[in-house]
Amino acid sequence: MATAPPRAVRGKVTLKDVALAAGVTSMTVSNVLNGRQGQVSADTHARVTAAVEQLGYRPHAMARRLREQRSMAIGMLVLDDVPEFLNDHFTSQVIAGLSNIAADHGYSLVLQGVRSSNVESAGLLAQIETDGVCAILSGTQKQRHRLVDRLTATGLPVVMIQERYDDPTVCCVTQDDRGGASEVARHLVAKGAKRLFMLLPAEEWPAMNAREQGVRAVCRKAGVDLIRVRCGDEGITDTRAALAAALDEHGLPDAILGGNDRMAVAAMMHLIEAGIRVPDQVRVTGFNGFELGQFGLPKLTTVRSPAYHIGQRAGAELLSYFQSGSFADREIVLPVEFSPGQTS
Amino acid sequence: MATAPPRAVRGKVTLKDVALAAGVTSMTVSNVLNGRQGQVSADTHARVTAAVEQLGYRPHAMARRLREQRSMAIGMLVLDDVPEFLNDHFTSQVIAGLSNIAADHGYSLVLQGVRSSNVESAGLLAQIETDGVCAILSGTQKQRHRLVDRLTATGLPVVMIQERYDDPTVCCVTQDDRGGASEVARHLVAKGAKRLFMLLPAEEWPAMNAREQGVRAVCRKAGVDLIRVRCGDEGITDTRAALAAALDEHGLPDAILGGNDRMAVAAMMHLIEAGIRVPDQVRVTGFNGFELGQFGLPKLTTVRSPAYHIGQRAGAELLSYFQSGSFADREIVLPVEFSPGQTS
DNA sequence: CTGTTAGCGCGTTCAA
DNA sequence: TTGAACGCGCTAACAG
Repeated sequence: MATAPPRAVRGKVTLKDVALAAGVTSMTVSNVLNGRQGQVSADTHARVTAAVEQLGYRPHAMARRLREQRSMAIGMLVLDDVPEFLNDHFTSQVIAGLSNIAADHGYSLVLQGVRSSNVESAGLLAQIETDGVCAILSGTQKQRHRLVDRLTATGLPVVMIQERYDDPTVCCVTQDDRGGASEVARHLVAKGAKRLFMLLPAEEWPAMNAREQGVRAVCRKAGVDLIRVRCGDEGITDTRAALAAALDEHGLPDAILGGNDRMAVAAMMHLIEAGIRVPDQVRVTGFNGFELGQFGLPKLTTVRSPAYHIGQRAGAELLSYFQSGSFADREIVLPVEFSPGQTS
Repeated sequence: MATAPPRAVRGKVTLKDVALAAGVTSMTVSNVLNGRQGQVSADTHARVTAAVEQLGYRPHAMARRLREQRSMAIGMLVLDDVPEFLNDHFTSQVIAGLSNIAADHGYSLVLQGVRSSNVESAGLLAQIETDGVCAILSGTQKQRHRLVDRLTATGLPVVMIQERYDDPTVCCVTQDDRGGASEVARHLVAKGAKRLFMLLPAEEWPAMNAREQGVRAVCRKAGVDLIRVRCGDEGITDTRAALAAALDEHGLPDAILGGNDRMAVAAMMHLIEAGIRVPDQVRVTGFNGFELGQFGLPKLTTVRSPAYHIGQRAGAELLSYFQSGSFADREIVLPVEFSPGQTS
């Protein structure tokens, strides 16, 4: 309320302008703004900051970055063939975590969605505009590997989410899908389940494979029967159709494990509409529950993903690389949280 | 399969390097890469592109941007006090649309979440790093206006999402919340409803106000009784508590309009558990349905948001401003889609 | 058709 | 404690 509004003069204010207004050199202004050692006298300091305020000076990021030879930016690449590539809660959470960590350390986040047909023209790959890249990929293994190759070819440090890759400039951050799935399976076995369905998408996918392995290991050890049901695109329609077929062929299992919440909810809908009681006749569990599970009725037994934390960790690893030239850890597995509901 | 892998030499390759390898000047390389008028001979063109390929040259974005005096970047600012600022499907969709439009035109998207305590240190505000900014805000009106002021003070063109603001450098893109809400209300009135509850969050919020007005206008005209129920933070717990209190005080209405899907689903859960039949005894409707509605059982009557399209349009307006110095439209209202389900 | 010159805004290096 | 040159990588303008 005290001074006049520090309105930016239209058409950029440079260091030089500030220097002129303060009666010093641009170098002095730079020193003041960056809090350099060479102590500027309290007097000039005051004059400079006043001028900065009055002129509404904002440093020109491109100039500084060119000079410093660092972009002060992290790239986030999402490979997904559907244009709405932020539909996935997991992806969104990762990005939020990454973005916040970056901002906290003065880095910008450059977000880019990329379709497999698009890869060649992706700005993050075609130009030098970030100091490192974090990527989360979907699609076939071939498509994914093709992108990772393009990524590593840039020479930038790369962090892959929910994927494994063996390369010194690639860091892999995943959640403990296998462990979480095992825990779900053990929970069901402890409840006395002898025959399980596991709902899986048609497409092979590293994290999903890990979940399957976790379940399978427990089943083998416990002598429990495990039937895998391939549910096409994971959508409601495909899942219900696949489940119906499986029920026809194999009869009612003791429990159905959804490879993710979406398939689990679809299964629950199907069972309830078929007049099968959950969890009395069949238990149902999900995976990666975000808000979703809370809307299901009754509440879905699931495993909570540390997606936001994964994003944070990915960012931290990139920052560590920027400082020291190498990742603190090349393979990071974050724990998941088993969340019992009322469906199992 | 033909040539050696074009692997980037570690530690940047500049135009000069390419020029050297091709036996020309850096200027010629620049001309080739940017397809300039001054026709380079087919011969040199070939030599240059070969050198570019072989050395794995990637242009240095910062240098080009400094020279061109344009960031070739669009900023996306999300004001939200919760760190997981991408939890909201609406926001995510807007960002996806914006990001894709930007990429299609060679622009980068710089994403930044900002908390109200944080505003001063936000990179997008403190530096010149983008050519324009798109913002989506939550929180109190005071907080939101404070941010808009900071934004316009940068002198950059600004696009606000789901907000109104009167300033020639500000473009406002909203969806037709009022119209959508009216349609829902008319639908219920046509079904014979005489008494309505409308579920609203405690916090005032422009889009939510528009929905309320849309409903109110229809009710007034039709002589229908409308009772507003304030549901705190829109969460399940608050909503159920508020609804229970309202039912106690006013008895059963003919229909309950959720200000959004979340509150609607919470209401449905409450009714079903209380043994009230939906939609036989009470109809229920939502708003802004994304995937969510599909999981509810039975399917939720709601209004679909054109969020992705809003993002695209916001980007298009910024691009238009970059080209012509002004927005094509300063106030844009995108239509919503009424989506009847089985709950009303 | 190709090379030369100059400068975008900033920060490092040295000299005053 | 402060100032003057120089260059980061790139391109607009003009010269050859």
